Amino acid sequence: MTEWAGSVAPATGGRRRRLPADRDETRAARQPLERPAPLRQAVYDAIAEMIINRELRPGEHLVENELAAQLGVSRQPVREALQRLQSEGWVDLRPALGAFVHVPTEEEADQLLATRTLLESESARLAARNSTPEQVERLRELQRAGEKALSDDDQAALVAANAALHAHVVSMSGNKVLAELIALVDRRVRWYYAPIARSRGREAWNEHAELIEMIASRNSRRAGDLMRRHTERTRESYHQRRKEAAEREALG
Amino acid sequence: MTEWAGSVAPATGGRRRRLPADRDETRAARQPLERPAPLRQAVYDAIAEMIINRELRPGEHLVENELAAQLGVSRQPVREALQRLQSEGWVDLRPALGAFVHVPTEEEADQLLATRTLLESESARLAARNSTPEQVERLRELQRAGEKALSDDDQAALVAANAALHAHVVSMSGNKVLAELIALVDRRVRWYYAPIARSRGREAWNEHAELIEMIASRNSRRAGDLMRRHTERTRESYHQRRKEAAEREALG
DNA sequence: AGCTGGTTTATAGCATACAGTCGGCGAGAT
DNA sequence: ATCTCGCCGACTGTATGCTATAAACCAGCT
Repeated sequence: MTEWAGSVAPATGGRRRRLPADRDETRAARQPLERPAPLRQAVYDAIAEMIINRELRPGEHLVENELAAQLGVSRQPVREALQRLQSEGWVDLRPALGAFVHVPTEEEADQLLATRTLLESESARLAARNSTPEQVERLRELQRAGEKALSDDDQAALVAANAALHAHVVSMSGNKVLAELIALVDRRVRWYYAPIARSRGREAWNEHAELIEMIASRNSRRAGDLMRRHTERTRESYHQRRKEAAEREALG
Repeated sequence: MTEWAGSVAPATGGRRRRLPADRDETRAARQPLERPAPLRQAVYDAIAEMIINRELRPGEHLVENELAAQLGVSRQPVREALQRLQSEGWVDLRPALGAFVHVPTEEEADQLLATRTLLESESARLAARNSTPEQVERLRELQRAGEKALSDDDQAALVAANAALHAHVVSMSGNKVLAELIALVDRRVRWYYAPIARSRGREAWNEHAELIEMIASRNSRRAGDLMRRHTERTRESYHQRRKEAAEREALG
């Protein structure tokens, strides 16, 4: 290994990318400029999806070579994707053993749901504080989409509308950090929830309607409370269905 | 590229690691068994530390080769560490350009602090619900350590005691998911906060003392409220000091 | 002088190669 | 037969090599 002192500038002699701060801002501010996403991104998405819809089951050992071959890439992008998957709670990386799909526990599910309640109710509270008519109109649109899916008994559309509605409330909160955390938690909640439950249906959408009215009238306190109760009921429903599933299995 | 259909078992023919679930649990349950941490972990820690204490400044371009050489490893572990650093908000990875130290903004700092308030107050509330005398005693110990550091005017010890106290409250909450999120947020808060402020000192520790009493008496509601106010004041102090710093800069 | 195009080169992304480690299996001992 | 020890293969962890790309440079033009 070369023996540079830690602090010595490595004297690459070459040119070095300018810092973003150095950018000449007098030019037309160039937008983020869509660059081709690296392979590892696609790999990440692919693996996450496989985990979510149970093609890869909890506890399963993810062998890098297999994933690489399956996806038609080398091990490198796979390993990088696994890093991200770990820090987002999808897999556990055990030194020298490799990656294992995270095994959900009852305890963790409950804590995720509790945390979700906290985060979502705060986002509703913030959303109500400065809601604009346009934003509220968008919420009502999503509500109508949900109602329609409900009467059509279209589960997929129902789930989509539900996610979109919650996501819009979150974005209305204006707090991006909060939004990030919610995205993280919600995705895992859905993973836990998926195998045992359909969405709560009619009841949930009545609660949505109420919530939207509170947001529209900028009643932040009640909006927050409603969202808390709404997500609490989801949590109860989770435990209920979970218990039923356990009983079915016991009989089974 | 080999042409397996996606779903076909790749028929490695070889043996495959047993799933953790398969383990023979009749034998003495083996503890996690400390394995040597991979290099990437050390690399992650090293880079994170450099970012936190400003050896790597916001916006700076992290060149993989340089980091690898500096740390005496190859590029591979560096790349993997950068993946994790990205998903935890320390660096931004731009396709084909590489890693740049995340540039903190005023807005983000405020949102981080607001989110921290939410999470910490919830953890205090939960901690108070089922506090045991032993846990409370530990809190009092940490409080005494803080008071001592205060009278000794020992900044480092003060910061350490403060972190330890908050961490213990979080662990008392019993919600690991919440704890994870707090760890994530707090670490970034400290990063933003560090360059412009020392801890609030005497005032903060008085608030701690009050909080501990509420936790001891299992008054979850007031414990939560106190923590909220406590972190809110930290937030105000942040903005105050930030403004002062900006003014100094304008003059200087 | 300032813009504009091609050229150069540092550097990220990906693939491949190598080495160390862990777990299972079987041969030999008891 | 059961237990122990060492071998063996699979797999991870790490290093290195190759390629594509994007930014800085520079020459020539306006």
